[in-house]
Amino acid sequence: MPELPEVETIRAQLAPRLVGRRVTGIEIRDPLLVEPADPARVVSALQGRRIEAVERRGKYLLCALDSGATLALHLRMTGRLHWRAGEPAPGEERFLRALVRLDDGATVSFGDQRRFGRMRVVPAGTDPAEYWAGRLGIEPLGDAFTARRLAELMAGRAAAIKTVLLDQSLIAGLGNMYADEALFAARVHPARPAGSLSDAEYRALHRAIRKRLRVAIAAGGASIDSYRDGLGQPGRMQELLLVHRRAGEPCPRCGTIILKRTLGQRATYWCPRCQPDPAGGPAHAGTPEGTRRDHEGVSR
DNA sequence: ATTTTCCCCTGCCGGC
DNA sequence: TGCCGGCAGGGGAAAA
Repeated sequence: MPELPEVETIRAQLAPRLVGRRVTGIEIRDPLLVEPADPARVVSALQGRRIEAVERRGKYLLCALDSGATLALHLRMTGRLHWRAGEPAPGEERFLRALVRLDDGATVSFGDQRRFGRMRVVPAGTDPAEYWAGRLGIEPLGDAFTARRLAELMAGRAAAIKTVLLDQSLIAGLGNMYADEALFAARVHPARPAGSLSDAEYRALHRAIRKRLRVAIAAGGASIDSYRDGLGQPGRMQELLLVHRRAGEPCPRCGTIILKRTLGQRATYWCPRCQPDPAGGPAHAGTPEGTRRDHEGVSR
């Protein structure tokens, strides 16, 4: 699923191809895609406009227009953006929701199998991310995100650290996959109360978050399910994942079998030896209950 | 104020 | 072969 590294990969590919181009046409094929539900408004806001910048905030992609307005997109679960030098071949895009045409003959398609993705036009003079999301947290790769800041954000929270890492109003851009990866790299059990880590653990987690995100960006994102980059190509990060979607496989660090459980409505993967649960009972292999159905370790 | 639960969507996959 | 339940998870709203 597109998280920060996947959106950043797409942004980096689209920016040089879109900036300076003018929109010559836009087709909204799925009214559900636009918010508020008024496709005509999106069309009129885009038609004839020149794209001045393509940026990212959290998991949002932001296209600044010469009108001062911004086209904001969120891919959610299965959204894809695909730039092509020309028109997509008939039938090439199976779940096409929208198509944008540019003045150099290129097109950008928005495909989305599950129709959770959204786009909206943010009026001039408004912070696009704030306008849409209400409040977005700190950029985990920005300079302002320090270990101390992370500790402050987590302070006093009793909810599981994994769940809190997914809260976009605190840190913007982490999703289920990279939360698992960062916690493993930092050797922190995902169910630990968010405010209960030691200073050393917050430092390790801070480092791990940035490291895993950077590795993922360098690898062009993770094509676990339907993710493709801005040119339709799969990423390589799925091969570099440490624990996520690897239940039943050996831990890359110690060889212990990786476990899976549901935490906060989300599948969660961890190594019971590298990430011991201080509060929770037997973190050893052979835990009597709750692990019986955790044997689907088929990925790749 | 924080935390938890439910819901939105649809393709895919394993089981029967 | 085909139907069916379960699963995937970002995010927002509602409930606790």
